[in-house]
Amino acid sequence: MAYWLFKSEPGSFSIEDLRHRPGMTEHWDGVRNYQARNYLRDAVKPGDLVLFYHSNIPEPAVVGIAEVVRGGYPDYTAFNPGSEHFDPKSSPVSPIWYMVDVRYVAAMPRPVPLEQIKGNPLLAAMPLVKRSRLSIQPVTPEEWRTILAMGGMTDL
DNA sequence: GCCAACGTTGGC
DNA sequence: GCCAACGTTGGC
Repeated sequence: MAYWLFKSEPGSFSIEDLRHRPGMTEHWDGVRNYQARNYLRDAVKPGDLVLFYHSNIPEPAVVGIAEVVRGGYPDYTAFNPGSEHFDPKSSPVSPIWYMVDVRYVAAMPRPVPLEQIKGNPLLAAMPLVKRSRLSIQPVTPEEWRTILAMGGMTDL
C-alpha cells in the first residue's frame, strides 16, 4: 500500500465534487505529463491512499483523502476528438495516457495550506515543496502522517 | 496577471 | 541528438 498526492484545480474538480457523490468512483483522467503518467500506469494501485490537493487558487492546500479503487488503465478521454484532453497520438491499440479511479474517504478537518507544508522541515523533501509541477507524486509514510496530523486527522 | 520553472516540439 | 522556441503549470 502506497501513498500519493494528486493535484486538482478545484474549478475543474474539487474535494467537494468527490464528496457529493457518495459511494461513486471517479475517474482521475486528463493527466498529460509523462512522469505523472508513469506513476498512474505502473505504481498507483487499488487500496493506495491519496492526498487531494487544490492547486492554482489563492491558498493552495491539501484538503482531503481519497482511496484508489482501480489501478492504471487507458485514459479514453484521449481518444475522443470532442474532449479537451484529446490526443490524436493515443489510440485504444497503443494508448499513451492512463487514468485511475478513486473514491471519497474524508475531507480534512483543517485544510493544510502549502505555506504550512513549506514551513515544516519534515516535509522539505516533497516534490510539492521543491516547486515541482508534477501533478501525481509519491508521499512517504512519514509525510503522510505529518500532513494528516497537521490537518487534524488522527484516525487514518 | 505575471513570470519562473520546466516539459515538449521541431529544425537542423 | 542538440537546443532554441514555445506552451503549460501553478505560486504569488
